Amino acid sequence: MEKKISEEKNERSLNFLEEIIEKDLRNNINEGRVHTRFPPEPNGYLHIGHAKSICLNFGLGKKYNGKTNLRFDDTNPVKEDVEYVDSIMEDVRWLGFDWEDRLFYASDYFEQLYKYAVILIQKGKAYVCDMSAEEISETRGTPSRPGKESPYRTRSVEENLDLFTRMRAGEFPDGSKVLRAKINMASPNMHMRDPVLYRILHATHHRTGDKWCIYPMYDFAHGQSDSIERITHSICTLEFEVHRTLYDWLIREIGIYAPRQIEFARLNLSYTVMSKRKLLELVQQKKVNGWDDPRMPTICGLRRRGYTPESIRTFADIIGVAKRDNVIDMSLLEFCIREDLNKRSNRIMAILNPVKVIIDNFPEGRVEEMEAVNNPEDETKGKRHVPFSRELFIEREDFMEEPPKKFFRLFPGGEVRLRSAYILKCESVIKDLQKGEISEIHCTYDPETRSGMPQSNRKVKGTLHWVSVNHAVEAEVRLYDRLFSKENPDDAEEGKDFKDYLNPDSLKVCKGYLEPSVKNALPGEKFQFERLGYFIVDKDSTNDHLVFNRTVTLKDSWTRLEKNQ
RNA sequence: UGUCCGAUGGUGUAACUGGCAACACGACUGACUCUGGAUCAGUAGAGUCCAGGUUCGAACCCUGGUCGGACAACCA
Repeated sequence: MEKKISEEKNERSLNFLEEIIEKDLRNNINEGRVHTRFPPEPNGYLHIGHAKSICLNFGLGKKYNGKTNLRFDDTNPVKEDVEYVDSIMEDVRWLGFDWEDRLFYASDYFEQLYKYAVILIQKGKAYVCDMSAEEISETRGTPSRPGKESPYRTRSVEENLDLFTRMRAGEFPDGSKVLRAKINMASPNMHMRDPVLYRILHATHHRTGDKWCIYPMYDFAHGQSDSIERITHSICTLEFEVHRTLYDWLIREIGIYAPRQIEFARLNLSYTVMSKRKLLELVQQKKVNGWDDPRMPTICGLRRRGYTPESIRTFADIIGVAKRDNVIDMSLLEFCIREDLNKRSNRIMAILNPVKVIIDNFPEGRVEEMEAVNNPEDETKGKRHVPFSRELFIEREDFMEEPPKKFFRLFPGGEVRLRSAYILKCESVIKDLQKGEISEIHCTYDPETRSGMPQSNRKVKGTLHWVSVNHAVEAEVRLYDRLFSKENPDDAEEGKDFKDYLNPDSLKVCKGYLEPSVKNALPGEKFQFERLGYFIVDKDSTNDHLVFNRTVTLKDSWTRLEKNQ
């Protein structure tokens, strides 16, 4: 009994969407049905903000034993493309969600939508307007000043019907006429000031081809599409809150099923931008290398960066949902991927900034195979062999001639553990006077301290990773960091814009020396480079030119300590 | 000088719907460690935008402010 109580306490409390849904369920609003949808426009790539929405919609569907549709809101042929349709489906699937046989397109409903428009005209609730876009805009008024009624507002039902039919038939050029709802030009809600319902667009649609030359506006398609699909809960972002009045009006006037729209605050992430327009700008101006550049917050970018679907789902779960504006710390996303990869990725050793160590008392030409644990978090991942020889690379940062306090790494006279190998002592240093840097570190090793041997338990402060010089596999390593150096790049100073805050160090390419076990690693494979971070084999990688992307560094309490000193 | 929405540690989300503010990330200690990782233990940090009111009792309810956001595309 006590246990049950504590279990109940541990249960996560409901978010406001779940609360609304459960209330509707209790009141038997939709005969117990829960049906959601994810409705992207195929005009760009999905990003982490969409991932939040996808997880929300599909998650809710699953939680309440309901269904979730994938519907493309493809009402604007000039901006949309099958390229985006394909990438969106790939991304949703990759995230781990399944719309089963419920793949829909707003364009599937064009005929039905047209009939709805005719109903409105017949009821005297819509009219054909001949004003230009500029005139319509000028007469709309401002949020605090009412608009002016269109001179075409009083056309007869017959004339409107005739004109609308001819619009569809292609008798009029683009922009010459629109169909407008007849609501209220003085409404305090701008969206109720006779909004445009249909426009003439002689454009080829990616699905309907040239069948139509009039296309419904989003506002005339979205709500009705939800209605047609009998969506119970239309979950969308905050900016559509003001549109809800219009959707409700349309649905009431047409006389069809009314879904319930609920708005939530979109995701914002620190050190990046999330608007499609801005992401497109980065791509077009080649500030990044395409939509799937690993620095992009796009799903395909994150995938290429090495993020897992699980980590993104965890992230979506952990950030919660509410209606207030929010900026999530990038460090939370990083936490999610570290947590996931720590448990699942195998470890290897790689040196990214090498300095040579020569072990003077290790026989020349001798090679020992060291046994290394693949993943200390998961014994089932087994072990591998790593060749050890007289000449090794270690990281240049792991050696200091004059070490500060608490420096646990190598320094003259000091000892360190070489991971999965021997204890090493630094005897002397050879410097390249021209370059002013160390060229060789001469050491001795203690043969009794090989990992696993009785003497190997000797306490040494630090452990270094290493790679045998003669066995090292070279690779291109792309070190990624946050795309922007400003926490909120959108918040630009006078005369600047978000691009002025791009982090110049967001990508550094270096040559890495890796242990030979990764020689045949395939694109998509993930590893932890011990003490450095998590890395994924990039799609650019080939057999004779390995390429790795750094997903995220390991948590590093040393550089933090160093900074604070 | 419009309409709508929102306001809880640095960040995000909770608070069993009115019962002395919790969880996660982050930060900081320390233990442990053949990854300065992981793990474990712990600390600091908000008195809930402000002012009134209702109530035995308010983060939750009411009133009035303040601040922030959204809305004026033949975009979605």
